[in-house]
Amino acid sequence: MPELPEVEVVRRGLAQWVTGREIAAAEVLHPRAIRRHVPGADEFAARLKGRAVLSAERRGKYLWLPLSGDGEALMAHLGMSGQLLVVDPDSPLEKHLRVRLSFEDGGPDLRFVDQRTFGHIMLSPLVAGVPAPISHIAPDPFEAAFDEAVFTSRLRAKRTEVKRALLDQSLISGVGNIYADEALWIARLHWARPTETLTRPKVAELLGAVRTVMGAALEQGGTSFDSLYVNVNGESGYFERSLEAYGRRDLPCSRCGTAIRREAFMNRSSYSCPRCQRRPR
DNA sequence: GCCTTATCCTGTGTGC
DNA sequence: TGCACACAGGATAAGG
Repeated sequence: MPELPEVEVVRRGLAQWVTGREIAAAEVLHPRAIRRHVPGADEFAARLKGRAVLSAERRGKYLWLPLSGDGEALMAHLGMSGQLLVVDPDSPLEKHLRVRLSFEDGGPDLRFVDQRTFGHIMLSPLVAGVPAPISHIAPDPFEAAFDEAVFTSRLRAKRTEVKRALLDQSLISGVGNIYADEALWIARLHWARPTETLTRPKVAELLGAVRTVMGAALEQGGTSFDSLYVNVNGESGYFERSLEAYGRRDLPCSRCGTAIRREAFMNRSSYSCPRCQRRPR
């Protein structure tokens, strides 16, 4: 389940292995992978051919590769199970290979592999350096453009639960279910806490927790649960062993020893400590 | 206009 | 052993 740290690990790999190379051909093996690319697979492939990759960029969970030519980029979202792999062109095709890019230099392919097909890639124009379809996404908390005062005011003006706000990519991007649970555990907040009851200092503490946990995860190469998330070389990160709440149902809280609980939340799960993170009235 | 919910998808694990 | 079903969950369209 790639969130910001995992996507950043992939971005770094792409910057290292793909930047400066010219695309020879693009092959779409599953149309769903480019479902948001309205002109379709043939147009997608034709427009990529002969373009050079200029750099690798990221905002939140979105990645994009600016291309030579006319202000366009190849944009990707990994969804739940998407992988961007840099592999030898002669290596066997992966079972869930969706899109394959080969390069003029005859070096490694860039392959988009995605078991559950929630991810997608597309070509899109850049507007002020950001792909047009994600212009509504807020900066992530590691960007210089992230404005803490604006974030705080907007969060406190909401009428919702704090975890829903953390997952709202138009408020703050890059946070998913795992790091939301971890940040809430650090800040000792229950996920259902109404946003309008949070003081400015408490919001600052929560944001600090978000940055702390995602920064630590990035240092360890990201989190992996079922080998679906890997870097461009197919390797998993090590942050899973550092998780304090997520996925730890019935295991003791490292602060107080109380068993971590799992609660249903938005058709999925939320993990928290019943003692450190009291449910609001 | 804001907020919430249903939907997309497939492999894995569990219970009967 | 085989079957049915729950579960993982980000983004978005649709509904309230």
